[in-house]
Amino acid sequence: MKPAVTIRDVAQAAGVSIQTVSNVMHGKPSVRADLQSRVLDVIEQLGYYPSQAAQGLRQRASHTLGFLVFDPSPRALADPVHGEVIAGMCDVARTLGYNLLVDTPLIRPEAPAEHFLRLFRTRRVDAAVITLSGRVGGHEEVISELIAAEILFVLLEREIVGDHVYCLLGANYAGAYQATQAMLERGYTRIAFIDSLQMWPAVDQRLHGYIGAMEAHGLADAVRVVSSIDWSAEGGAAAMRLLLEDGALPPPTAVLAGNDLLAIGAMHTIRAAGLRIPEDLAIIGFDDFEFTRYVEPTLSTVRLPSYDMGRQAAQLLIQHLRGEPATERCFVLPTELMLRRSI
Amino acid sequence: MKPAVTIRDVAQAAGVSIQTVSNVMHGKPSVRADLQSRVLDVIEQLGYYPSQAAQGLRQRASHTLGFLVFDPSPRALADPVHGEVIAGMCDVARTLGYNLLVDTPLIRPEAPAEHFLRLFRTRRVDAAVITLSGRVGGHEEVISELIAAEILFVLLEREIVGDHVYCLLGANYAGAYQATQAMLERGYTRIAFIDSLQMWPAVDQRLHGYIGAMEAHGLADAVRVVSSIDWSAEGGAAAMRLLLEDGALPPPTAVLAGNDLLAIGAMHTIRAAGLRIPEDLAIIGFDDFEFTRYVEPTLSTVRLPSYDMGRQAAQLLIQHLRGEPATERCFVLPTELMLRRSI
DNA sequence: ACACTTTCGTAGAACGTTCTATAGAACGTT
DNA sequence: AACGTTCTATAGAACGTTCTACGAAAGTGT
Repeated sequence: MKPAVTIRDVAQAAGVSIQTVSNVMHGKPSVRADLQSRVLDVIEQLGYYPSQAAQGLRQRASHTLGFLVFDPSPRALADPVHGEVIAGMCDVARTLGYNLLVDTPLIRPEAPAEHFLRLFRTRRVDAAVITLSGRVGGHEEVISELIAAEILFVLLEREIVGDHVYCLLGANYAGAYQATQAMLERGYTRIAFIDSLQMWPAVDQRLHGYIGAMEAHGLADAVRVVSSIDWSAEGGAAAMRLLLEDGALPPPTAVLAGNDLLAIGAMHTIRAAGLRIPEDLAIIGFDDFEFTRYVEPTLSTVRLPSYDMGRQAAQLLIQHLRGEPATERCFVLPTELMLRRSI
Repeated sequence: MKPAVTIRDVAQAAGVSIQTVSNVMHGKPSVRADLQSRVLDVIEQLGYYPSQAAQGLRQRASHTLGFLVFDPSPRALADPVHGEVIAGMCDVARTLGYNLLVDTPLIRPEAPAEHFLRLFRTRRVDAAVITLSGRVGGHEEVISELIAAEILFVLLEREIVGDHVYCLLGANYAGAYQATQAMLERGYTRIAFIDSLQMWPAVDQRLHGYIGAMEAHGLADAVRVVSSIDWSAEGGAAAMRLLLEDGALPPPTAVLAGNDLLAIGAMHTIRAAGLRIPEDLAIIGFDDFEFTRYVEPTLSTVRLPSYDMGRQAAQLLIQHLRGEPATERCFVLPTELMLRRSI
């Protein structure tokens, strides 16, 4: 790396003061046109780029957003949903002059949010999007630690209130309602829901959306919920077996699964039982994982607006940092029912 | 955000000089034990965190690595392979005291690498992993721009040489060789390869690995390659139709696909033709996309060590930054043949 | 012609850290 | 007692920018 060109070099070469160069860089109007173009020429010619560290030190801002996943497992960041959020944040951040830093924590049980807080305290990030993974507990402590630190952040898929906190939710209730309704409109009435015992607020909403739609159609008695032990395909397969082999009740004719993994597991069970999809048993998943487009039959699912969440989160944070906080603190983003062949 | 605690506050409260606090923070041995513990207590009590900007300014280093995807399309970062690399880099970076910044470029045709170079010039990143996407051209110019800038980076899946450049390659040749051999060992001899017209050096290696294995088994005459128009499942389906409907040659009994998307498309064609997998036609893909585990039958594939690539790349860069450059500049990481049900 | 604002530009301090140079002890050696 | 050597701690400069305060020039209204 060559020695860096500083603002001083530019000022000297252009025969103006340092401050004038700074003003030109920031597009301040108080610079005569001829000086401005002369300075710009010198900047271009010398290849001057302002030092991020010096700017950050002086302005007490790093112009960097964080995307932080509260999940210490090694591949946590590789989750496809996170990828979408990252992409959305990055796009918005770039156009608004911000950068994006991603991290997952090193968790000390007595201070779970410490690692994230350090990023704020050292001013590596000005604000962040934080998402809590289902794979690790201690969420309540983390949230209260973060709020107590008076830090600016967006929490995904969790409804909380706080002075410097926004929350962005997928329309899980409405999405499940819509999916259930789509099944009802096609004449299915014995519709079951596959839930998971691993708690996850967003999926709670899905369950209630399903129940709401059933009740709205006078089918409150037909509500049938079975829980998988976790979020895996195996769990979904086992849950589906429970539904098919229940001696007391006839098997459902349609299933709404809490997410796509549960759905794909259920599909295997359905096929193994010699039933056809969707003729004998229709199924809709949740999350729009990539594989839904490639399985046979293609899996209908409720798509969450992860990319848009990333975009909106970045926008909210940057606007807040610029002194224009939004009036709303909590936003619900619409889901999209992706109708494929499994219904 | 509360007013930040500075090193000065700590020094004053502990009754020592600023430099001594700095030495304690960096674990320098030249501090008496009693002073050290007193300073540490004050740091803990006051909640002191050193300013990243001030450190960066003084040390001329941001202690940040970049993961840069040369692909301006909005969802470029959401690619699952990128997610794995990010996760690997993040894990290593964190344990070595570095942070991870991700970005995709805003491309000006006359200076395609400009956006990335700015990240280095402004010292937002000290070094980066750069990966070129197949969806956009101009790679040669970008690479030469980056090298000319004397920047420290790791390039993924591209073999280049340069003073401050490392390259990390998946063992595409060996992986394809191994996959082909696995088919040959099971008695398949009429093995075809589905390539793509969209150039991609890594896949070129896969093609040659396939050819190499065929030749090594005296089957040079049986080599049969058909090219998809792109990397999509539709392209793979079309290519497979060409193989099945070729009047001059009998259809292959096994297929190695340049990647999993081509493979899944081919699988649809195979099934549509009334053939069974793997009884009538075996198939192996490349890349180990998530969906390979959920399609029917599960798709055997060659897994690239993306996560490990991320880890090793971060390690190489940080060691280089610390003044211990590796002797090798180019590393080939082993692939893993994931045998599932499609063979 | 006068004071009065507006426009344009400058010098110097400040941001919070680490690096350089140096000085006082403490220690063993001559 | 004088002399290097090592250990510990300090003061002050430096990193590259932006902010504050102010001065000079130029445009207004009486």
